[in-house]
Amino acid sequence: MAVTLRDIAEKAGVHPSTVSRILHNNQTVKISEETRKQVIAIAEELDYQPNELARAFRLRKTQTIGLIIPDISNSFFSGISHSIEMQSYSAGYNLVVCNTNENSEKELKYVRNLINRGVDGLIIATCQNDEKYFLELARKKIPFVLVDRFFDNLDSNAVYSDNKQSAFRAVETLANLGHKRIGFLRGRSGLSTIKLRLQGYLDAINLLNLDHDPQLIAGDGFTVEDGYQATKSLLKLSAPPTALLTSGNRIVIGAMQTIKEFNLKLPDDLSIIAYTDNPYTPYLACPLTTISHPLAEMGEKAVDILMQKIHNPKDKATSRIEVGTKFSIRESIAALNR
Amino acid sequence: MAVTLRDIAEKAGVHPSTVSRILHNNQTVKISEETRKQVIAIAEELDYQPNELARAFRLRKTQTIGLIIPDISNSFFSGISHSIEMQSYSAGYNLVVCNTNENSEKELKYVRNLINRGVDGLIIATCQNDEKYFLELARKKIPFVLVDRFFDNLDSNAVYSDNKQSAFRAVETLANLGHKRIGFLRGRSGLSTIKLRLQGYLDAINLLNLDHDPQLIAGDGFTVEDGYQATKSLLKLSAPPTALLTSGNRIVIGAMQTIKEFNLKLPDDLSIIAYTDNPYTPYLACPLTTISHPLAEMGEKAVDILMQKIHNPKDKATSRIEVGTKFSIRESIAALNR
DNA sequence: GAAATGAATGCAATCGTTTGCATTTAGAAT
DNA sequence: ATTCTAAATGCAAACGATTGCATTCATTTC
Repeated sequence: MAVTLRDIAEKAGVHPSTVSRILHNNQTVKISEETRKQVIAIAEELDYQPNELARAFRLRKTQTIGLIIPDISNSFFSGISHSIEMQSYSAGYNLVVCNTNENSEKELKYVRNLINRGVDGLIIATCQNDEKYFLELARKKIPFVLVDRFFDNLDSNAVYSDNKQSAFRAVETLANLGHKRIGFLRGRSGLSTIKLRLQGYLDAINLLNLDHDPQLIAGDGFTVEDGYQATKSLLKLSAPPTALLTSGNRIVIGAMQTIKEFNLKLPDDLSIIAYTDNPYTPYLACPLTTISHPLAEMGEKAVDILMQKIHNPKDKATSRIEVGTKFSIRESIAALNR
Repeated sequence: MAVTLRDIAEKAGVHPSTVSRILHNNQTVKISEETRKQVIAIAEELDYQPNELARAFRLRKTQTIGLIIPDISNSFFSGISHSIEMQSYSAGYNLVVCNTNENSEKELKYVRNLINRGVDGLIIATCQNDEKYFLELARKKIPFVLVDRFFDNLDSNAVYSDNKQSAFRAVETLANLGHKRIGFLRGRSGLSTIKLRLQGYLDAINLLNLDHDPQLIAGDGFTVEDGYQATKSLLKLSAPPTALLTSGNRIVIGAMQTIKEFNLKLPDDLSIIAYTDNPYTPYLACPLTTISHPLAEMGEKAVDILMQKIHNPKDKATSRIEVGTKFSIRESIAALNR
């Protein structure tokens, strides 16, 4: 079996509590330099490894944070996750990663599960459509930070981006190129972030006198297939859009698939602005103009906030950070030539 | 505070052990239907949530597995991770994800850390250059499965692909198109998987009478920058290669960057076969011919094996599964025309 | 009617560590 | 020599759940 404090204590002829105080340097009590050295020597000799499970249980502190995201294989979330994991590691925390696959019940199960396992805090890219559940979570005093997806009317810690403005700007850019019929592959309609993007889209449509046609808003999911189908439905309209704004990493792949099938040429036949960059976009057949997120920054900020809250449990104030997106103009947009 | 077994026991007028037996249906002992129903009712009424930390401590079983990979933001690993997480969830396990960033000392720290925290098993895409460490790990009787990267001379559980054959086949394909000088952007040279790919590459070079020039083997890392620099060094040779085999997801992005800088045109000026597909490859300016891995399958198999080992600790046999890669021919290879 | 059986539940130790309080000991102060 | 102080360490309970064994009680068996 593993070496315990008791083993060391016996060998050193002291009490386990003394060993504990030495090895986890509890400053409140003084230990003679002599015994300290002896105990440390024996601990090394026996290659003592603390039972972190016992410590966590006793201290009610697991040094673990839970990360709940829709899909780790999506580069948007894996980018954020990487940053979160790095930052957690630096802070001495482990990271438990959970994929919800946009299933809100699974998300709730995970939250409960993680709490029962005593995580010290949670970072969540939620797929809930409303904030109800988080009120309850706040009551339980588990520190948590929402990332990317948040709720306007919930006063919680959150790190998110300028969804409304970025959508507005994208539509505006397309309008300036002469486009009047702009489709929006929005992704899951219930999400608050998507609602904000939709609002930015609609604001621009109204303000700039573009075609306001509900049929131009398509899709209700984030998969490649969703993007494929939604694009298909748009292109089949009697008056199809001349430009697209796509929301979500996978959707745009589906869109490209449809476009290929329809033998359309980007950007002459169709302009595209896509939410979220990735390392491949510059090398695509038609390099996409994108709205890109500072993934590393988002992850870092989320962990920073969470650590703040974990270390100052009394501090009831919430932190919300809006990060800016970057608008990378590439070749997928062109002036309308008809 | 949280509701405990004792709270339920008091309210029901029974002993905590009885509650424990009812709620975690220990079959060895019979409980009257009457008390069972009453206890369950009270547990629900109080919304009892078991303290999984206490259970894990007592049972020496955390229902957690550790996943150690180089980089979750790399689509290769995030694809595998997604599959592993899904499969773990189905089996009732949580997943702790750790990024080593190809730092072997960090990997060792993580392994130790996870063991101290009592994970029930480990899945590792190792960045160790040799198998030494794993011998020790095996001695500690922690079930573990190596994924993607493994050691020929270590008898451990492993899920990996046909590195040697796939590299051979790639070079052979290029040779059939008339290429004689084929560069290899190998990635981290110390890794056993890379050594196998190199062997496949060299076997083909020798067997097919291609140029055997050590200068054609370039790079020693997996980053975009590594790929960029390595490609640059190859293209600057007095006799540059006419085709490339690239190892690793990121490297090929660096290669494309260099190729752009040098104003070369794919595939006319240079043919490329790249290790590992991703959803974007079909839509690139020059859709890459790739050797792609069955990521979901690899993750599933790894978890399957691990569960086997966790549930049958006495079974000393090891499982090794070689999965096949898929060769997807796209437009990045062409016959040599000089 | 005594003994045996068996069902249902209680008891108490245990997992490894931590921590408030008690105890010991040595030296200083009176 | 007695009391006081402080430094160093020991003691024991506690965290919440589990489990082998003991106990109780009702029922069956001879």
